[in-house]
Amino acid sequence: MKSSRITIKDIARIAEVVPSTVSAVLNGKEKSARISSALSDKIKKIADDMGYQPNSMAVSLRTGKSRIIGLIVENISNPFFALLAKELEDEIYKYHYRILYCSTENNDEKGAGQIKMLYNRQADGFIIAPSSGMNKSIKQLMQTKVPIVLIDRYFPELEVASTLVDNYKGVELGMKHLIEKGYKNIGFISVDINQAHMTEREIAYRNELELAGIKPNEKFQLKINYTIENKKEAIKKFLKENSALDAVFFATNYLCIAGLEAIADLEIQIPTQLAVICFDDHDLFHLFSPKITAVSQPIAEIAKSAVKLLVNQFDTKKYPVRSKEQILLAPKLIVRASS
Amino acid sequence: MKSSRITIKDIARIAEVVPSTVSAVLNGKEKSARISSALSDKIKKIADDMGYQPNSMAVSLRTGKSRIIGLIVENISNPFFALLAKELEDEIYKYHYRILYCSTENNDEKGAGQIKMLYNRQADGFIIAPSSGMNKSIKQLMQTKVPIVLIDRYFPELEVASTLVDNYKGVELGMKHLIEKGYKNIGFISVDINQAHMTEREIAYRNELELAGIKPNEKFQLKINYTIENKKEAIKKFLKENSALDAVFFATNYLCIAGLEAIADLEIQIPTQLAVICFDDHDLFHLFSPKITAVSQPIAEIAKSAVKLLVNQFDTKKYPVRSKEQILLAPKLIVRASS
DNA sequence: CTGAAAGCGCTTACAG
DNA sequence: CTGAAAGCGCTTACAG
Repeated sequence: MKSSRITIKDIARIAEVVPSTVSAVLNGKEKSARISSALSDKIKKIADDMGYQPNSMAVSLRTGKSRIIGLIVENISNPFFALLAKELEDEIYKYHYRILYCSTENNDEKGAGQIKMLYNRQADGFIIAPSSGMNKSIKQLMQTKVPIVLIDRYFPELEVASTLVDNYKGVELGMKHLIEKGYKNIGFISVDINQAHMTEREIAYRNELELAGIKPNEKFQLKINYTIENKKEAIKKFLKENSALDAVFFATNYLCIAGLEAIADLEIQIPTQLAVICFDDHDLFHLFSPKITAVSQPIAEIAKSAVKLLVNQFDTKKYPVRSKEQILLAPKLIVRASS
Repeated sequence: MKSSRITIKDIARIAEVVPSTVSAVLNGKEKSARISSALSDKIKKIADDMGYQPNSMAVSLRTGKSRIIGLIVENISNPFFALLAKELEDEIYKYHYRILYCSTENNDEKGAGQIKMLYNRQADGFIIAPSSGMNKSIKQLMQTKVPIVLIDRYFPELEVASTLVDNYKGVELGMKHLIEKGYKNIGFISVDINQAHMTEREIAYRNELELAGIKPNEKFQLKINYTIENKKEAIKKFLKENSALDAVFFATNYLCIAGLEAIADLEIQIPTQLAVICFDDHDLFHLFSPKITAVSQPIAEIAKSAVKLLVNQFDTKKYPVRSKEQILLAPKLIVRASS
């Protein structure tokens, strides 16, 4: 790596050919450009010796492809998204793409700005876990024909590819488990948004209660706003007011974290005094909270199928053709021995 | 956002001016280009109405600046790096930069390739938590004069800016705590690499033992290779062979995770049968393992100071001037009530 | 087989 | 005050 960059012009000068010949050789087009293998080898050797590295910006400008994928998630530090980011990195690398990530923090305007930014940067594709109001900005983005895959969350009204975990099924598994175990007063703590992945979980909760012949009690449900500072206190208040609860279902992982803190503060014993189930959990939960039951999302599978859905759109001969395929992966119920 | 992109040419045509005028206006150079405010307003309005978005690739090619920062870490899904990634995202955004991340998995060649890739992509700066053998590729990178900041790990022989946590201090704090509490047979489990951040922790362990008048016992130290598949089994074996241990110090978080699994398997009680201290921990550890003592790294501060060291190098009038500044942050010992 | 030229979308001297 | 031109580093028709 030299201080001043080597360009194909430099190589061309030394090899005494014209830059386009260098370009053809370095792009493996010797055959179609019918360049002698002697010359081709000479050029390759010079490029190698000089430590030539192509300028991706120039390539992108010329070809219109950046080989960058925009990843937009709620928060990259959330273990679920962090694990997903790693799996996506590995998976997308196989296709020679790289990821530029953004955290929306569930802020629709922030997300819209990030879409715009990534589009300006000529992102070749988008993988988005959208916040609840991003349907508008995603709809706009769809008009550009750029490949998009939604993950984790989706909008039923948008015809766009998505990889989801069966949210309904996940809560159903968890609820059936609790009910089988004889729990009757089951609370449900979810995020206060009107977004399909969350409402599906809520509907499953209510349906499963009714299937078990238990009338849902409005008081046993708590919806917490993402932006609320002190989630722990909200949950503490809820638990105190509903001492009849014998089990609680957290619809997402960060609420469960806050909830476990609240439970610790209140010195409630898990699972003897209160059974706990958490959706959206991950390895660390399994390790550190052997007493809570988990609805686990198959993160590696999510990444694999999201990338597949994305590159399918690249491959299409009649590119760009929007894929509308939806992949629904099965969640897994993880019951620890002690619960 | 339209399907076909709007360029300054389009705007120029409609405004009946030449593209350079549009460029000047849109870059806030009306003053120096002495363009009438009437014309300037007209151009701005047209750009707005047409939804003009500049092509970052073209800007980058022309200006030589990509506004991309390359982030290279061991593993983006490691909670320490995931939290760092979020803090860096927020911090660097203030300067209108974006992050392209890469996980080395402690593989030097992989890391070298990632440096090369990011350099090709014209990254304006690098934030790197290097693996042990990356000193060569970083030395090469330094020759290009591109701003670099090392985080978490460094190479004493390289004159490059870095933000570190005082590793020695961290282990010292933990060891003094254990010794005060009366523990005598303290084990130390670290990563089998010859890298400053790790060796400093190890030296602190041995020094603190000696300071306390305890002769270090070679058998009480375990070094585990990063690539080893089954770290849990290695730790189980170590713990079984050293039943005399009354405390164990994990030099890094993923070893502690494996260790806690091993400890659970062996049905050893923390802290009554074995006290546990973990370096490099994070919020989740605090939450789920109230019984282990933590040496905690100030992640937000690390991000802030790394970004500061980086942008300082951008700001330099005599750019590029390599900063050699090293910031050493203090770790914190977190002792939970129950330990 | 090989080379000259155009152009991707910008910005930046420079000319008038 | 405003416009014409060059050029960032590539790739891609096209001409011979």
